[in-house]
Amino acid sequence: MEQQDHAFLSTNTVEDASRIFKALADPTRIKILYLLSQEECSVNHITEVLNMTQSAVSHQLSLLRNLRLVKYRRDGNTFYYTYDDEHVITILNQVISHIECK
Amino acid sequence: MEQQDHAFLSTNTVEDASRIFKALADPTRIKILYLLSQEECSVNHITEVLNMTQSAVSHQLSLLRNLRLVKYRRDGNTFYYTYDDEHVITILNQVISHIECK
DNA sequence: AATGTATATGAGCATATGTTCATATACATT
DNA sequence: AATGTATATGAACATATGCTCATATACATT
Repeated sequence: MEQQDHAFLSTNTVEDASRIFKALADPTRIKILYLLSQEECSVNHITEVLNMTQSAVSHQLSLLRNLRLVKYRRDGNTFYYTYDDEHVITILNQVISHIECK
Repeated sequence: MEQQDHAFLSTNTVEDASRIFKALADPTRIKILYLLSQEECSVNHITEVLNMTQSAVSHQLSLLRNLRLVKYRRDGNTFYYTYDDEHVITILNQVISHIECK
């Protein structure tokens, strides 16, 4: 095929895809999203389960929030997070299944 | 759920998943893999279609080779690359479809 | 009002990443 | 053998990333 004959991806599409994969590329964020795929979690709960500092978890949640991959509700001082992008959770689970069945 | 009640991902699983998503997280590699999902390509062809330097393309192919996501055959001076992980191509196409149908 | 609790956020730092530039390698052609 | 062509690779550099530390914010409790 010549350059002009290609079914090109638009720059926007490539960048959007890159953003999604970047979000899933970090072990901490994989663990957070996997947790949230199972249940709604408070920040504190995530911090304890992943055995990380509150700050590190909070920074990652902030990033996932900006990408609209998670959302939260507030109850007093506690913030409960849930996932907010079904498709991204599906992709994550597909890759995990693929890896585990090898 | 308490910490001990969780269906945990093993460290290896998380790291393997992270590696796959990292591979897909860069716009250049997305474009290369998308090209290869359509046809076998020489390095030179990829370089021209993506309008990048030969060195940059070659470095990215090296990375994809190390992850066994692509393979190549040699014909004289020309190296023809093809993808080598059907599942990763499927994931890439799913994400692209998801983005484009929004 | 003062203190405590849960979370968010900014700065700083070490490491990872992607490109360029220069050069090496391997085969083809003359 | 000498030159040309296609690709690979190492070093260097700028930028991105993920964490820690310190601190801010907002609500709860006393």
